[in-house]
Amino acid sequence: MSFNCRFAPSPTGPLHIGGVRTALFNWLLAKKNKGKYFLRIEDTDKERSKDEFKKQIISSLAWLGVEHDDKEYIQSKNINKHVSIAEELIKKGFAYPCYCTEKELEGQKALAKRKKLPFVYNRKCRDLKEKKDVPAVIRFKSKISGSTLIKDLVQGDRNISNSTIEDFVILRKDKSPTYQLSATVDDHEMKITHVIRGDDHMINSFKQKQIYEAMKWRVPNFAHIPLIHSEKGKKLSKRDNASTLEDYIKIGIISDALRNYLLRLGWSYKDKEIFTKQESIDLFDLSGVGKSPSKLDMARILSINETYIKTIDEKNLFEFFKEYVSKYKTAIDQSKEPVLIKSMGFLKNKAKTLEDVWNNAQYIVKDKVEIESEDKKLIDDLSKAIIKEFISEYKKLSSLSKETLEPVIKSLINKHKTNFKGVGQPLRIALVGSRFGPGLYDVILSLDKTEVIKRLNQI
RNA sequence: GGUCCCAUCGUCUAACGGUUAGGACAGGUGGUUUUCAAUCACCUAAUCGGGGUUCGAUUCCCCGUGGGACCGCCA
Repeated sequence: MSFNCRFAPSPTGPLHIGGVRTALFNWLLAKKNKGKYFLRIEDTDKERSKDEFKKQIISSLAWLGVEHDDKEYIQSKNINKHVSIAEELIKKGFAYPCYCTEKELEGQKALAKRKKLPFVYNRKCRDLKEKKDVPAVIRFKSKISGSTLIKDLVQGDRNISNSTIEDFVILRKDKSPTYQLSATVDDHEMKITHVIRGDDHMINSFKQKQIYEAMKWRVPNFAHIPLIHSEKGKKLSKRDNASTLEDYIKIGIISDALRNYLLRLGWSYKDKEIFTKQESIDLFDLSGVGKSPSKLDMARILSINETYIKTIDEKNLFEFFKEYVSKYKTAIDQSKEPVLIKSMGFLKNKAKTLEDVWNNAQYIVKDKVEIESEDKKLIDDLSKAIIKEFISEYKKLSSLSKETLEPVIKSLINKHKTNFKGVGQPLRIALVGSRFGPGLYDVILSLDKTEVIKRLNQI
């Protein structure tokens, strides 16, 4: 059996973190089964679809490493086909023109609401004999009796009474196809075998199943995954902060880490927490997906990101870092690259994000040290004397290493009857511009000798 | 309001009739330390409530309760 999956976002806004996870699950299922994963841009809402969002969606997914097979499908290019299927459905008696005006329907809806009754279109035009020569929408003739069953790969058997499914619109008044029609036709044409989408699409699957059956098409497998909730416990909306991929990228989350986090949100494999890309493909299975929604947890994202930053080798980390910095901070000066690569090993130690690495690296990136006033106060006369003494000893050193520096520091500590802090703090402030920062030996060794002396002399 | 769904530590989840209910994140305490971190050790913390079924229920059934999704000529 072949596996064809797809992710079908509409380009009406920036890619949503929930959508990203849906894409990931589709991709994973396809890859695991040696099938294909397609990306289809559902741009049939002409008003709201924007090219910039389309581009953003594609680049976000690429950033995550969820690469689609083939070129992305653009739904609007297939509109003629969608319309022709609508016409076929009319001919076969599965669809009909509806002349009810929007005003009429709104009135009915308001009435239903007032009476606290469920609103379903009253099928007024369903059996109209004569055709009118006025603009009409085309509605699908939904089953009235019986019930429809969907064997959902995540939710299990789902059964609803057909009477609750209204005669939904498949062609708008302007003859453009709606989502229900377009998605069904495209999924059929693309030979999609497995549709993984958010729980909020459950009803749509019941509607679409009727279209498949009317056309005598093979119905794909459905898997409705629970939605991701905001911290408030509601469906994630664009208004929730940190809900788009971009929000995570710009604070310096690494793609592998976010992919791993999303993978574990709603899915699990025993007690395993960290999955390489390959492991996730090998181990992924729809049976491991839970049914209840999960909340976004920033602390967890940061924690996973931290383990990735610490685990990946320094060369790779630098590549991530460089890319991140050039996009969201200031591009790295070529001349600084070797030092930074060499220093990744300790710059990453205190970092949960690439932004943290960037902050740690400021003393290398910037040529001039600016000392914060809080820290400047900590430099007293004794500190200045210690710095001076350190400079003269430091100058004498023929080779620089932790082993050669340590005795110098130690002797200063002894001489001034102080502790490491007494000597280390003024030196760090002079070199880094802050009493916080990487380990002192790392700092001294990462900077050129002349640079060290220059910075120390400025105190 | 109607239809459908969900329910284990604060959070993500494991245990698919038999475990002292496990792990991870967060939180707490202590050790180490070169600031901030990191790290190590330990600790706190959950089966929503009530009925069944069963020798035995987190697990199966029913009823409550709580939460969610959908109810567009959006997708």
